[in-house]
Amino acid sequence: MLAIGDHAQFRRAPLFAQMPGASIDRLGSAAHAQTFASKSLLFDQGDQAEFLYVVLSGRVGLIGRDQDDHEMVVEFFGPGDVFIIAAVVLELPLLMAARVLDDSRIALIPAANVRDMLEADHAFAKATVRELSRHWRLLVGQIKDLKLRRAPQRLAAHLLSLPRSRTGEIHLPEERQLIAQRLGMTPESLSRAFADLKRLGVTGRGRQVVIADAASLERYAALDKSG
Amino acid sequence: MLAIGDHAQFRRAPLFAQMPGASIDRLGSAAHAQTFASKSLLFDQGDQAEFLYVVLSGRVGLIGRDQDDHEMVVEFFGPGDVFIIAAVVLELPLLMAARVLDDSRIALIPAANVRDMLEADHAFAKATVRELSRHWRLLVGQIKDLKLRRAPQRLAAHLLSLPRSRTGEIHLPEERQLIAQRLGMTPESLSRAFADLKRLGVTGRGRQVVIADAASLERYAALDKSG
DNA sequence: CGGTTGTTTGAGGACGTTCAAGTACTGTGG
DNA sequence: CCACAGTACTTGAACGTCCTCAAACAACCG
Repeated sequence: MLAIGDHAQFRRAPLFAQMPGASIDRLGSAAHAQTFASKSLLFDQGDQAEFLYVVLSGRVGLIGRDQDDHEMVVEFFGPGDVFIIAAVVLELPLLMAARVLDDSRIALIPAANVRDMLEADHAFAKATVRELSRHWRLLVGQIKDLKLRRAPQRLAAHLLSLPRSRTGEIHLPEERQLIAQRLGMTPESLSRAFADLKRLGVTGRGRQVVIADAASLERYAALDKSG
Repeated sequence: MLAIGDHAQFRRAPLFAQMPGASIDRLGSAAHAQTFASKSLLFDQGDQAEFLYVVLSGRVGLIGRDQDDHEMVVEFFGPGDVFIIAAVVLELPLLMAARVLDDSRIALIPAANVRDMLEADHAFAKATVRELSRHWRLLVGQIKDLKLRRAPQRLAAHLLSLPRSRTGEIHLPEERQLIAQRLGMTPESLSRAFADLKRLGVTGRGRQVVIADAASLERYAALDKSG
């Protein structure tokens, strides 16, 4: 069951943006919300997808692991984000594990209910198409990044993708080491990448970062007009 | 218009696998097929998505380009594959260009028809969800690859993903330099990666490759059980 | 054939990793 | 509120992987 406070967050998920309230509530009534401590594992690579997850508050990362337990972050999710639709739809084993990064409240919708909804509810199917499409583009962007940009450029692009105040202040939503994993580099390389960007006006420490000259950062990160 | 011979190929696309014939034909009647010469550009990065593309025969690659015209392949498509659904659905500029790699016959469905179908036809929406889900997993696999495996391991994994005869013979569907772009390395590095894999029983030249010992290749490529 | 394109090989160097140490933060209990 | 432990972050040195550049070689096509 979703608690009173959960409903508002649940309905706010972009996935549901263009869905009628009745459809959302039908999914919501099948869901139950739970609070997870930071660092807990929601599921592991290779597991069957039992639920569709909706982040109500906090932060979660999808992580891939190699045979020697090196972990890399594929993507971060925050409030309103829905994840592992693909595995739920296809009933296939999960390609990644999910780790809770901050104490988080998360709604779990049983996979069977999601698949039933998809069968029965055209609005939900359309919403899912849009959600998967948005995701597809994020992943493609990341692949282009990994193949075409070097480490400091990836960092620059990543910083520019975060919300910042008029004065250029950014609050990094994750620890630097996790950002390193997301960007496909080691924490040491990230540290050196930050050092590189100092000459382009990127300063700050810990999770606080200031971008003094966004224009020159953009020029530096430049992949192309459609990066 | 689709020519007589095109129809059979068109209907065979996995995207349409679980769709009623009437729905497929409705899309087909909006489509027109065209033959493209190898190396022609179907569209460019940054363009608006005007069509949904269905490969009837031949081969196409989606490519990302950086500011200095370095090109990398994000994914290959062959007969039955459908591409750039995401940009068509979201009406956003394309993140990549598409280059025809062999002389190819391709069906083009106007984007507006696709969006209309998505609105009106639940079966098509469901099929699109499945297609995007499959794609999503391919891209995630590639990201894990790029972040967790080194060049020769990526090649090993790629070779294992290709269809091979009982005797271990593989016909590479693309030139080696294109495979290099897909795997995120230079042609030189691919060549050296092939040289590395010789000790694991990978031989052959040009597009013909023989895998003598698939088991040891798998061990070498190993990411994890769910790679 | 001869030109063009694709692939391999070698040498050198850049980028990023690893390993190791040191510094700065964070949170907890006294 | 401070001391401390634990964790995160930075820095340095050495190394490895992969890239660049250059040239030779092989395959393909007209």
